Amino acid sequence: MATINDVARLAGVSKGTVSSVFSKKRPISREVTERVLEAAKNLGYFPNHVARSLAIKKTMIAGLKMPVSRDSSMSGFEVQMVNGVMKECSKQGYRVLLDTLPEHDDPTQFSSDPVDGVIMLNPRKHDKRILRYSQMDIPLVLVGRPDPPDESICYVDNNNTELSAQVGDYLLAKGHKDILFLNAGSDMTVSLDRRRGLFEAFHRQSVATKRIHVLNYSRAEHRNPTEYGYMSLRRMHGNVPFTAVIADTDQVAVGVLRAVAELGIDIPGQLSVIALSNDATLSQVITPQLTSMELSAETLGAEAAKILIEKMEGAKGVHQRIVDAKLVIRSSCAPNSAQND
Amino acid sequence: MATINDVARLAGVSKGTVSSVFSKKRPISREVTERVLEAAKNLGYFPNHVARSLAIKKTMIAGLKMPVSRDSSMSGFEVQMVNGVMKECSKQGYRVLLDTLPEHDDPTQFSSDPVDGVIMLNPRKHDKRILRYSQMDIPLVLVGRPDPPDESICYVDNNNTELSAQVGDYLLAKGHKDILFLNAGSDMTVSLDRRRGLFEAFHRQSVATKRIHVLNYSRAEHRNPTEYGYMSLRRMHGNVPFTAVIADTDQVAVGVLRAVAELGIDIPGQLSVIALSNDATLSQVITPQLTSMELSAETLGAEAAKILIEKMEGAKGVHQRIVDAKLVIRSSCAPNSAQND
DNA sequence: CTGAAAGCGCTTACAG
DNA sequence: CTGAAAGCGCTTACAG
Repeated sequence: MATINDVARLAGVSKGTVSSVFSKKRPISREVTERVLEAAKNLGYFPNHVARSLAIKKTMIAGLKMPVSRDSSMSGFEVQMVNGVMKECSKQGYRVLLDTLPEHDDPTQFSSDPVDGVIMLNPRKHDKRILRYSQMDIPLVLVGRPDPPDESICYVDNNNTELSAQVGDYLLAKGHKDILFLNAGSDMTVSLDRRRGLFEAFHRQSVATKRIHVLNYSRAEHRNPTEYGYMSLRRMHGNVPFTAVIADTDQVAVGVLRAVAELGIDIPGQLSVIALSNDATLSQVITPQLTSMELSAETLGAEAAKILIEKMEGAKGVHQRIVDAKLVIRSSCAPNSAQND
Repeated sequence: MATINDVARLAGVSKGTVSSVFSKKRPISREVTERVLEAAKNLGYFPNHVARSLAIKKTMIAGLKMPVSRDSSMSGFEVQMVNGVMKECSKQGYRVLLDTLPEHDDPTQFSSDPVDGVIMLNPRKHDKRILRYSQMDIPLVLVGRPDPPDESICYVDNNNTELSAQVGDYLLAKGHKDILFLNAGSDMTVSLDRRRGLFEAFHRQSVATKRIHVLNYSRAEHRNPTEYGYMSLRRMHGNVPFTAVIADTDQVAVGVLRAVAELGIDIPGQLSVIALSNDATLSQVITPQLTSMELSAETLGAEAAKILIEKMEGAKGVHQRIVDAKLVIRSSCAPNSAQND
């Protein structure tokens, strides 16, 4: 491809001048501008982004690190989150580098990315990458809280503990005390927070927490979230008493509903179901319509992007934003009619 | 951040040597390697991706150009497509630069991206970008066919004409001759191809094509695909005769189903519905389960990525891959019981 | 096995 | 308003 030198030569000017007509960073006379543009057009010249990035030390790209999931696809939550990030970045002129490459432990293989900053989804416990980014001086914001807690790190997260306490209160108010909780993977901070919140609600109302039966998603055991929901319900039904189930996501709820249909159990008559996450179309299309916690994944993504962009543009200080979840009541929960007090 | 020079100085070697221990492109003695690694660790050094890219003229990044959609989010089809691209790229060590930036017409603003090649979703008619990429010598593969046809361009696409002819045959075999076709936007090549296929099926069976009522999605008129389906059905019902509707996507079908429920119309008893695109969970969760054309969006994405990667790695020649759609019969279509022959 | 030097394609003070 | 030159942080023949 033609370079800035080719254009300069053809237009009979210096390459600094060519640079200036494209970047508009210093004024160039009309006639020279035209001569340069003409030459550029004839040569099919376009400025080289990489060279420019090296010179100005800025790429206008935000990295988005997705959790490694070689086999499975993006969850509804992830899709919404990505949408939020994309919209905000796009609005402010940034591009997004999507990344699900599994990470090498070999530090030799770890190269800095061509990004001005990164958003990291679902950091792991004691995530080594966090330190690396700070070493590299690359702005970082997490979606999900750092574990262990660290006040020096930017992140956005839901109010997971409160949110699940709220679900607990809602269910208790309807008379449900025996709960099957199909929680997220045990290695995720959300699953800890949500478990805690639910237990707290039971404590406050003096209901024995042992009546909550908690299961965890496991990549090894379950092919995908829907199967997790399906298998769990089939397996627990009859073995453990429960009048309500809390599903980690809509996808899990879909599996639950399928199992429940096969077993001839009526929802919400005989069993209440609630999902912690609200796929806009899915939860409305399911019969019965699913009562769920709106996590606002898109907002999480957009907020993360906003904070990151501020930092990439030089803002100092750490920002932590909590996005409140909201209970959306539809038709999958009803008062407990059983005699289990 | 520390650079290769800092490391070289601290380790007492040349920067070529440092480069070599990280790239492993030429052998370096054990002791020197260790000394360099130690120095790098102490300085928190990681190779600079941008500088490396400039030197080797390769970024290991594939660009993915999404259609501009400032307000709306990715459709189910797009999500699956992106998943396919991501998986294939990830497998082969490439990252993906997601891009929905609207394009400037000002050529001054158009800079080459830091990518080795690009996948472009839904190219427009006479898309100017296609020429630009060829000028820049950047490998390009389209998802969707170029319009006008161009045998020099790589692309992957569904067999759109045949696919909708197949749908036509299926519906005709069930006795449906009055069709409401909720087609894609009129500016998209798919919508032309699919319309043609449907008409061809009717021709072959000597059924008047004027019994097909075709509507087109329009960004200006409809807030989103679901509303398009909903509004169209409400508006056409009673005004135009039809015993079957073909919905462009599952999202559109969801809108149709909602309207139909409000109108008290039974599916498939009084109306058959079929969708051209198959969202794995959605179509199974909808009641009744949706008969649909599986477009294999993920396969389209993966194939596009494969072709692109071959080209980025120097393969010559143009590749065009057609991914066959497959009719998935569920429960939303039934024989026509009306007396309209 | 290692070093010195040119080069990748831009930007940006510094002079004029 | 324009040019000459140094610099961004790497890689890679070429020598030794």
